[in-house]
Amino acid sequence: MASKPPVSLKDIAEAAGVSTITVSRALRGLSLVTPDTRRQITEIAHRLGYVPNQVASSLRSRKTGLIAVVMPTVAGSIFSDTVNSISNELGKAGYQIIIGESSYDIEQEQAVLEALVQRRPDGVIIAGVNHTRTSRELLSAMNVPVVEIWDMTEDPVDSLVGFSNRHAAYEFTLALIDKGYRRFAIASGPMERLNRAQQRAEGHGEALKFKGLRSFGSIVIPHFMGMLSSGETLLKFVKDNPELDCLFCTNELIAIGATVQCRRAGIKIPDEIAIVGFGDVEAASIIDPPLTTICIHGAAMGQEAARIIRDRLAGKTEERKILDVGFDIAWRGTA
Amino acid sequence: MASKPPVSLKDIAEAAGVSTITVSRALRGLSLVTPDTRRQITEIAHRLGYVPNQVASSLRSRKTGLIAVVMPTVAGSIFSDTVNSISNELGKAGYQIIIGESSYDIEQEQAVLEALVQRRPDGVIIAGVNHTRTSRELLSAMNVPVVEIWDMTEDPVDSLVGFSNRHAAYEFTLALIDKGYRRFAIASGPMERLNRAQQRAEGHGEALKFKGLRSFGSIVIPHFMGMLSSGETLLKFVKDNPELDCLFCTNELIAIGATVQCRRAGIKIPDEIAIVGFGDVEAASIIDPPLTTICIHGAAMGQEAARIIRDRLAGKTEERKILDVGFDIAWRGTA
DNA sequence: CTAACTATTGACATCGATAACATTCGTCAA
DNA sequence: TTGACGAATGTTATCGATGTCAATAGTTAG
Repeated sequence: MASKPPVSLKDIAEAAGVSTITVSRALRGLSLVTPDTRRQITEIAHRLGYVPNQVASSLRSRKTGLIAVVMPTVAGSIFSDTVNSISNELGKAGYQIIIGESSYDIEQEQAVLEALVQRRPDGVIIAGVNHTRTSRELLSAMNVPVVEIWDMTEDPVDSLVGFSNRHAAYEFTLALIDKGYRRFAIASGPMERLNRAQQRAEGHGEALKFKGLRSFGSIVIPHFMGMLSSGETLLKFVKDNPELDCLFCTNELIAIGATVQCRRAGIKIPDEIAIVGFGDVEAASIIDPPLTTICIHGAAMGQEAARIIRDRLAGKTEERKILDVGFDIAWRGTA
Repeated sequence: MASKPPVSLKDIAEAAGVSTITVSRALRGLSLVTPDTRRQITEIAHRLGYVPNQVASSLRSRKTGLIAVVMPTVAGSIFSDTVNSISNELGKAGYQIIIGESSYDIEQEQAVLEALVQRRPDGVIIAGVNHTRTSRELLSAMNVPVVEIWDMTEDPVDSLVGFSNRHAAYEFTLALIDKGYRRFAIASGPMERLNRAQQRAEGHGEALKFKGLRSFGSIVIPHFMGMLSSGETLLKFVKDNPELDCLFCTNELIAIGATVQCRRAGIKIPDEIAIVGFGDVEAASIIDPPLTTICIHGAAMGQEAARIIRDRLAGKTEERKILDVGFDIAWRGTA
């Protein structure tokens, strides 16, 4: 464990007989150095095994090359498309992402944000538009581009790339009514989870009301313990409420769980009961029957958000934007 | 966009009439300051909206609080358990992870590593034991704890938490033969993908040989384009080779795809053909029939790796370790 | 009463890079 | 010939914190 002292610009400068700033310029490719000098410096740097210290660079230049990404969770499949496309899009431009998990809780989100901010990210992408007052202040005070995603509002902190959860649920419900379904119950994941599930429920309710229908019940999975486990709860609910003809799930994973468990219990889907989800994760299309659901453009949101950040940091655009990526209905086998 | 200058320790020091170092100590909770002084400093810091600059702190203290995590991909479900458990376990100790994707390629891995190293992470967790020479040198030269995971070898760079892919495939194959299967074909994802798939194939082959059986064919999905798409290719393969009684997939996702597509095509599983996977992602248990597969302890590996890093950084242990987390066979519906 | 000690606080250097400004030198137009 | 100019390089200050060692004040023992 000899642990030789790390090589710095200074060491290279001494070896090359030039000043540190020349080395810095040479290695950054700043076209301010003679090709010959650069070649020599590069060679020495390589020989000494030089590894640039981005920490020092960040401190001085006030650019960390980090983008903070705050999502409710990255554990499941729901947000992973978004995170991946952010990472890919920003990676192209040389940025690294640092992820924080808000666990569907704005207090937790604030805590995460407070930790991330200390690393002085060059930009922030954050899920949702509902934050604590302190979080909003923090985001504004950072003086870096901020993009909220996965939701819609009139007054974002800065830019916004999302869709209206309420509107999607509303339209989806109307379409289901058009298809002939009348006796809906609504199933949700933990309701305290920000207010996206809440908005979906409201959109659903408004559509029912608009069509003069009443709800035939609702059930909440208070603690999400996996798809199959939630599915068992929902199977019981479905059995207990035989009058239902459609289970409207505001959460994709519980919809998948419900479908799998109902099918295993021998319930015919969609003849005995239709089940629909919200989100379209990959697993939705491999179950039997494949899930009819709202297709959220998670990857597109990530990509657009990343682009906005990238362009803002490159000085290309300075305007804040609001972008609605909409949604699609994926009609498959469960409704 | 007024962009006030950021608040630093100095500003607080001036406002409180003390030196910056005292502020630093107070805010770090170093028990070297009078409770009264601390209270006052904390109050002022809060009032000024002070946000500690971890970049500066990292530079001076040579501790970034970052752990680099290098995985083949984080896009799918395969490695996400591992990454999540790493993140959770390290999060408890106040560390943040920065992720790099090697895309199943050791040259790419090296490139990613070279980028990550510049951020001076306090530790590295990296999938696989096969790296370029330069990567290995880089890892050693960093003088931070390194844990390789998801594989097994005699001479890790530093510590290792994994399992033997070869051995798992070997044992699994033997167990399948015990169950009565005799006419195997092997299906793999892209083979250039490091050598884990290769090792699995070898373990499978050795078991066949040991039992005096021959292979009835093999197929490679050269470019993975999703579960269902791979499944179509495998369905065709299965139809073309009606003598097979078991399709041994070295990749979980293609096993799922094959199962789904075969079932949709009306092929009886496992009666007409058995299909097995390798990895046990969550989707494996929701398909019909649920997939019989090797259960890899991805979360356990992540957690153990994170613990090793954490303990090493806390000075608790200094020994390098090799830990084999083994594997389980999950007998479900497809074999 | 003084030495010895502990508890607090401070001064200064430093981590490794880069921004800002300065300098040198050769070239070329006036 | 001179001065303006641009290319290449250098000098110095600085980013914002913390490690190290020094200093001050208050307390206790002898």
